[in-house]
Amino acid sequence: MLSYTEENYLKALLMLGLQNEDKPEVGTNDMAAYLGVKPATATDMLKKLKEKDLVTYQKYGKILLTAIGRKKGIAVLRKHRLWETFLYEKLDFSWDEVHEVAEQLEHIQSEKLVNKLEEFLDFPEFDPHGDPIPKANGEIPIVHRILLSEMKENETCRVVAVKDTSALFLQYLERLNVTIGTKITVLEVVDFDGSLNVQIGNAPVRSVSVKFAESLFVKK
Amino acid sequence: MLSYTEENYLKALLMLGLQNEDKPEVGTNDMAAYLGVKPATATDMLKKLKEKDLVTYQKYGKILLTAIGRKKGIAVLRKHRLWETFLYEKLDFSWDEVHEVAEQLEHIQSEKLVNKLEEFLDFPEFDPHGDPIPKANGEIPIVHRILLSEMKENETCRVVAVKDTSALFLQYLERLNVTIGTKITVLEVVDFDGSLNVQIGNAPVRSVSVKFAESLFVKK
DNA sequence: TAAATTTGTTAGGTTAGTCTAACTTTAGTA
DNA sequence: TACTAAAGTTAGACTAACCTAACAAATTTA
Ligand SMILES: [Mn+2]
Ligand SMILES: [Mn+2]
Ligand SMILES: [Mn+2]
Ligand SMILES: [Mn+2]
Repeated sequence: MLSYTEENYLKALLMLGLQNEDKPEVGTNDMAAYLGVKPATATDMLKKLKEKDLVTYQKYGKILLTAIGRKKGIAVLRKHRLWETFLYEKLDFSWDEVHEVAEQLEHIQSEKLVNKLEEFLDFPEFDPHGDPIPKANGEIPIVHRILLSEMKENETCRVVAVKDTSALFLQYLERLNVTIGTKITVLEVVDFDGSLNVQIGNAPVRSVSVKFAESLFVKK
Repeated sequence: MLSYTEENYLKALLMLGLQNEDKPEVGTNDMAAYLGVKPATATDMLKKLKEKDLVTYQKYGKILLTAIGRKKGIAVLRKHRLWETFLYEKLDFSWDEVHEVAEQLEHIQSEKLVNKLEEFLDFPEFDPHGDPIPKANGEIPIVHRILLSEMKENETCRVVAVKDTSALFLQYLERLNVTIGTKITVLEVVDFDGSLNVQIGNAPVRSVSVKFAESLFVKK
């Protein structure tokens, strides 16, 4: 049985690994930063996780989840995203509110609960932020998506997910009427600062920053 | 902010207090037994709860929740019973399965969640075991009910709640087709051992033990 | 390649929650 | 009332998860 804390470390390792595509190795500092603890604390926990065969690593080396560690991490992520979907779909939470509560709910221990929940939600494929929900067998659907910042001039795309899930960004998106599925056309990429002139839905053309464009996942 | 553990102690104190009707005082040993810890541990925690003004007590004296402590305890109980109802009503859990999971869910921290959940469930008054669900304002509806063992010969009643919520008892009730609302007629009280000859619904007359009769709440 | 910077580890300490064993107080019984 | 049994407390110890400060290794950069 894993503790609440151990689960958080495994999920963190998984998430950080998923970010860097082909290189799922992660460093102590990244991990600590992600979890809001000090590097020393992360090192301690790493030793414990290694002892339990949940990660492989050696002093000053990179960290890699073992098959078991990865499986456990995925189970937590699955619960996280299912709960987010529940809160959003059934309890009228807004997409910037779900994360904090799901962060707690993801640790509830009950196979039956998570599977019944999934059924109750009608086997959703994506969470409110557009991220794929891992299946009961541990499979994470691969979604082909790119950042808005990677789009070229005169290309059109649809928003499929948010990379930054901070309340600040999500609330800003709401103000701009951007949700999953919104159509965006890139009219111009400004050389000076990389900002984009875009048309969002049918709204008047406007400019968005690089930071903005690097926080949205889209699909052509 | 209360820890998971502190919440469990407050709920335990509340529950034990509610059991003894007019005397809501509780002893260290009862508390420890209820929570599955040693008396020494309960004493330690008591000091902390006193420090935080959640209980009043002095060495070797009885324990009493303060107004604040009681309120916090009720909030946990409210969440517990709402979650049990959710699991039972929406996710098809059986009434002997809900408790264990609710024991974890009751600690999720989110005012909004509990109130939205209540709304989603259509403001239920009772949990799957027939126990009243505290209101958002902290009020616990008082339900007038007696034990089946207190019934006299030739009286008829309906089951309104279970006192013993162990899986063993609940599964036994299912086998006998007893649920909340089932009609029971006491035909005879056997002097020898206090057992009752009862008719449950339309089933053939059968005998139930004192232990059984003391585990069911009914209403005439 | 040597110095400077970044990254990661170790040592030692804290707090919450638990335990056992020994002790003290209170309550019940003779 | 005195004695015994039950109830409750204290002392000392342990583990998990965290920290700070000092140090060591690896990487970058000049
Ligand atoms: Mn978490
Ligand atoms: Mn999400
Ligand atoms: Mn609990
Ligand atoms: Mn219940």
